[in-house]
Amino acid sequence: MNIEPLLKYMSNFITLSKEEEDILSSKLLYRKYLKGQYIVQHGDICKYTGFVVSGCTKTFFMDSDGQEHIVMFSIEDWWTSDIGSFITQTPADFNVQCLENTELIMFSQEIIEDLYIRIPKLERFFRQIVEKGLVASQKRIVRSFSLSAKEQYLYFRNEYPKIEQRIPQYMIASYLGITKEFLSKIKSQLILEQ
Amino acid sequence: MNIEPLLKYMSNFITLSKEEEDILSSKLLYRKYLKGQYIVQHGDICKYTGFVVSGCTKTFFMDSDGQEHIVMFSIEDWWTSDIGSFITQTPADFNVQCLENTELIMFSQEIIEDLYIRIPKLERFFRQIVEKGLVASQKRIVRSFSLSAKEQYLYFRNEYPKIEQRIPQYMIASYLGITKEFLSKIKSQLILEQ
DNA sequence: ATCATTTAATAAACTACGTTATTTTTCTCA
DNA sequence: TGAGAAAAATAACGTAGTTTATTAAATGAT
Repeated sequence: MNIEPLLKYMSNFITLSKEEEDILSSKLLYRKYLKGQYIVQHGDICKYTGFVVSGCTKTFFMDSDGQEHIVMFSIEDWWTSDIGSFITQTPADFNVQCLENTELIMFSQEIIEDLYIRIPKLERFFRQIVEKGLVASQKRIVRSFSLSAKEQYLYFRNEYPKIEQRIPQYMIASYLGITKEFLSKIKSQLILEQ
Repeated sequence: MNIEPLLKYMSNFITLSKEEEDILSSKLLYRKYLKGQYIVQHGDICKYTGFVVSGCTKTFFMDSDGQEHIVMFSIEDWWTSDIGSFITQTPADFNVQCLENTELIMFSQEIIEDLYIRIPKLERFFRQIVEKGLVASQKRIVRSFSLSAKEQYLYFRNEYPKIEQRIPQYMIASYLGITKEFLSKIKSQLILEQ
């Protein structure tokens, strides 16, 4: 169980003593998933939130027409879960599935509440993480308001070059909220332009 | 200065002692704004986050074509600010303007940091508030992915009937991400349907 | 290497929503 | 209460993105 990546990540936000690190480490779960496996399934109550040590996941939902919509990809140093379900302990709207073999460090809901008491600094840590998430989510809404599909694709490509290479194009189209056919058209336009 | 509405709201999340309430109350700012006044202006660093005691605000930005896009309305018992700017202390993307005369209880960025130390429970309170905000923001993204303009309007009307009555229709169109002409068309369709 | 399956490209017809322009209704405040 | 301004309705035309169908390329198991 290698929790170093998490501790390093956390050190950007708070400073933990050796004892605190030990308490934390004793409470965490380390899990490996294979490509294709589900971490969360729609309708379940999401008991864990995971920090990605390696691999890649997609978070998605099915609309009423049976169409899949990807709301987020998670790679190394990101979080993965249905955060809404995790926070409120209500059935998940989303599925989380591994796009590669994936290793996660997992916080369970029960344990996190206990950890907040034993290590109050964690409350601060998670507040800051959630703040970052909220800001990112708002910026995504702004983009969907003000950018064309082509502009959104260029933004994505620029912002997450590493993700683009690891993921099939039709999933990127789904993340952008457009059809794979139209993304294909955008790409051929971009090639003509330069 | 009437901070009762805030204390009542907070009691849904945490329990404060009388002394804690007094500390809090001594650190808050109470401000009244007139209809039309700006609380935050694009480019400013947002020093305050406000709890709405009465009135109504819109949070919006201008896109590169000079078009206004409303990202949120805030009424009684909601928060109003450019939360991204407030959290990161970077220039605001958004403007916040009063649509009615509005009374706010305001937390300044400096004071909130100090309050987290003096009243650690506040860290929990704001974590929970931000969590709620994140969940709501994600759900909005899901809606924009999976619902047509008409469906989004029906959702809005159903979810925020009080807001719809207080706000001109063209602003609701802006919030929904469609033109006022198209919202008008949707409404006349809905009338024909029943 | 080879065949099967998945993914990507292309293109024509279609639709949800935008644009522009005009008219009608509602608000505001003297 | 009435005139001017703001907001809403309506309608013709335009466009970004979808649908459906077909073909081509890439990937992966044997």
